[in-house]
Amino acid sequence: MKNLLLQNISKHVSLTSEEEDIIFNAFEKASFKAKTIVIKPGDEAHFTYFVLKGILRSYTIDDNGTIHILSFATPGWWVADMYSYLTGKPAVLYVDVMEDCDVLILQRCDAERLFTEVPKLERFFRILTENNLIANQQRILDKMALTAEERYEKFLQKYPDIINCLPQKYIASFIGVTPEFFSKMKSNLLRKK
Amino acid sequence: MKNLLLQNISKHVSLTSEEEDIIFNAFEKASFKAKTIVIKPGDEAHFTYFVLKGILRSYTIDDNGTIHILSFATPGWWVADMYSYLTGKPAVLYVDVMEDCDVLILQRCDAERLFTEVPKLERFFRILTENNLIANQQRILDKMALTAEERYEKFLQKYPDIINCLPQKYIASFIGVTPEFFSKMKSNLLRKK
DNA sequence: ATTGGCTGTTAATCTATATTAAGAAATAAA
DNA sequence: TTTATTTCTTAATATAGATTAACAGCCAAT
Repeated sequence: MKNLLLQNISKHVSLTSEEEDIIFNAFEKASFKAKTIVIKPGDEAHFTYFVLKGILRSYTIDDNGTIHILSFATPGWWVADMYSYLTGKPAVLYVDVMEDCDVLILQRCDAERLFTEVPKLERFFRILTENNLIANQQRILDKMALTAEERYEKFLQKYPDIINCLPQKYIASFIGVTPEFFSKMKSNLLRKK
Repeated sequence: MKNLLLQNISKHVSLTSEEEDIIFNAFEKASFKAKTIVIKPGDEAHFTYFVLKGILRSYTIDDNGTIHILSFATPGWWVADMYSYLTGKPAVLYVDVMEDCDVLILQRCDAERLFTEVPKLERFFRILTENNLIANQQRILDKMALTAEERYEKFLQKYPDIINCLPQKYIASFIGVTPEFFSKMKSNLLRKK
């Protein structure tokens, strides 16, 4: 029986069952309680998580103490401090747990070993990273070209499922406005319709 | 003698001279005059450029007609409509020529053929995309957490060379402010010091 | 039941940045 | 050189969104 990880990988490359074993064995399993900070700036976070259950988020805290959310990770998604994971330098982000979670952990050094052993996995990560890059480019342009309202509507379309299990101030942080303004904006939207 | 492209690739993977030939032959060469629009939204832009000479930029135009610059590409850099290149769908960006340029063109289908033929090239593009992703993530956070002034100072540090050969309104567009505000901001910075 | 801590709302005020406009300076074209 | 076009600056005004503050609702812990 295929687990979520292999199911996920097989969306982009097809693996033999030996390859599946090799890959799966490179991951370690872990569980964390809600509110656990699993990565913080300065950590040597040379690994990435694949989420099996629960929700995590990655974010920074600026000089005023304001949180800016970079990403949410629900089951089937990856989350890491990409900077630390890819460069081997200390982390720049926080990653914490919003709902009790189970994750699979892949160390960078194991990933690199696997890339040579199973080139199809390197292909998978290339495609994953490519898709991630496109999404991030679009987000940059959206932040420059769209109003908060328009960004919110895009968010609704893109993540309709995640909305109800998420305090709305987190959505505000993700789209880049304060919770107060977000609240006002939402009631404006309701009044309009 | 190695050209700029092979030099660039060899920063991340080492190629035999046969591999170098295979790769180099997959590219087509082209030259464009300044102001040429080489990609526009709707185009089937299933290729990427490697810049040998000159400067290009990628951008969108919003409903008000305002330009938002996503990237500049100088010699040694890549530029494409990543969305069209990677998904095979119509382009969403403009790419145009800021200074007469020579580029090498790689079609997506040739890239995919090469990835199988020369796995090291797939590795190179994986790494390239990874680095690009990190930079884009940081840019998202910078736009949310930093003031325009701070973003400008980061830009100065990151691209000190490109600044003098670039109309400053393009820098304004890249960091996400109007040229008028950018001008004011710059004179404020001077007064401070 | 009561306390305390999150979360969401509303409203007043404030600020960074946008918009509009008009002239100056620089570049390119003729 | 003169003209035209693009770029830069300055200043007045406008606005999207931030800040501050006060309160209400909700849920978990005591």
